[in-house]
Amino acid sequence: MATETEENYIKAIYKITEKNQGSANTNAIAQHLSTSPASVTDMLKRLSEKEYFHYEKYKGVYLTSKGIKMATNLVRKHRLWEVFLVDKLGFSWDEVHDLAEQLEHVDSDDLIKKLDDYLGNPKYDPHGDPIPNAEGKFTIRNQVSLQSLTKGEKGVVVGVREHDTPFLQYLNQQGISLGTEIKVLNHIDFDHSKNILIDNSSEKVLSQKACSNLFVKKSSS
Amino acid sequence: MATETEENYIKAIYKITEKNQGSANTNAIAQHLSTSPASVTDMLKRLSEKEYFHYEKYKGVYLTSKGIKMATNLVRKHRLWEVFLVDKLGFSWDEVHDLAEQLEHVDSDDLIKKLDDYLGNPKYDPHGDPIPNAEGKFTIRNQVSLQSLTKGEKGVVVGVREHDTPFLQYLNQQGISLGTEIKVLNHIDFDHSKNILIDNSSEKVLSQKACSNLFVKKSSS
DNA sequence: AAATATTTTTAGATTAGCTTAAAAATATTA
DNA sequence: TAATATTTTTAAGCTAATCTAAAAATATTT
Repeated sequence: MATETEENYIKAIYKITEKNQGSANTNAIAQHLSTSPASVTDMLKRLSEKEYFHYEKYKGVYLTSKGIKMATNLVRKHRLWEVFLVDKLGFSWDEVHDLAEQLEHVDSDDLIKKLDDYLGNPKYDPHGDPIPNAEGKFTIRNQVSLQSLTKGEKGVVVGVREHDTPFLQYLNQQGISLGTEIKVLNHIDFDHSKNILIDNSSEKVLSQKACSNLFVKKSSS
Repeated sequence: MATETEENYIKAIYKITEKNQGSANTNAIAQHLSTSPASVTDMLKRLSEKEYFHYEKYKGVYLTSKGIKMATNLVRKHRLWEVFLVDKLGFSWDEVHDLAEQLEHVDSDDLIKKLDDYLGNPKYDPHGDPIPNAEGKFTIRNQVSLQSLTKGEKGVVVGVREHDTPFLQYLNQQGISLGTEIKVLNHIDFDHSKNILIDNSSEKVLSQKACSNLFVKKSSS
């Protein structure tokens, strides 16, 4: 069994390589884990012997299939716990990350299987992120950034790109959550903000940044 | 925040002092935690500075109120998670101990509060052990060992003294669980075993050892 | 290509928690 | 009480994970 620290390294490498065309460098890992680059080098040397990833000095690392399997399993556990916390315990979507970060390290395949069934085998977590299945496969979905919708077009919110707490809380305030229907009333060229209609009732203005962080499923307009 | 190891030491000391008139010695702690007496001495020296217990060389330790608070909170968390695993996820009472042992270290008062509410503020865990409230208070119950029932007397199973897996699985086989009604048909003097009637339907023989490990609430016979 | 900046690694130390072996203290028995 | 047994502590050392400071390698700029 891997230690919690080891699991966190693998997950960090996975997250970074997701964005970074397949490889993660020392500094990025250090930043992601709030530790020093020296510690990371140290850890990479020791961990690479366990075959979770390939490591070449000064060249960064990339995960092996063993490492990917471990990482997706952690993602799976994290997201299932998030569903539990929101759907069953009544937490809000902006409160669950740190808790899931702890819970994901609990080690029991049986537990995860039972939890998954109990939650109704959800395919997406409370932020709209896909939950990989036991084999590590993600369910892909038809989605676009809200930014790409033009005047008159409509969509249903299905996810958020970044899910830092302030952004989620801002969405709460605006009355936007998963399932919210958004119609683009107007696009302001000047600053790329948008005038939108939320659930056919209230008008709001969303900045370019907010729009680019919202994923929607286009619906017929 | 205390580390997981620290929490395990405090809990071990608590469990031992519960049986051992208020103090725990080095060997007992070592055995309880499957570690060496030398490690325990080492740890006691370091931990006693954090005021969880009083430690005097060669004299063993006893918990301070700060330590007792921490221990009962761990017991609370452990037992609430056990209720969750059995009531919600469908685990059997003989499968939940090790999992709860992991889950009890998850750190969040808010989580425990919400979990408690979600479970309906249970007062007892799946083994019939009382769940301390947030202030560390246990709900006491009228109970006696099955051993003390005499011929003709009846009782309802409300708990088990030891809950090692083999014993619980044995009870499963015998069709005995919390809530089972037991009537003593006969007491065999020779080996102190008992002839019992389970839920008014099936007759069984229970050894002295089994009887002494079962708690019942006496009912009118 | 040389100079500068950035990134990564090495070196040397620290802390928590553990180990074994030996020494010291306490408890038990003859 | 002396001898023996048990318990506890000390001593020395290990591993995982971290740190800072310095050195080495790589990347960027002039």
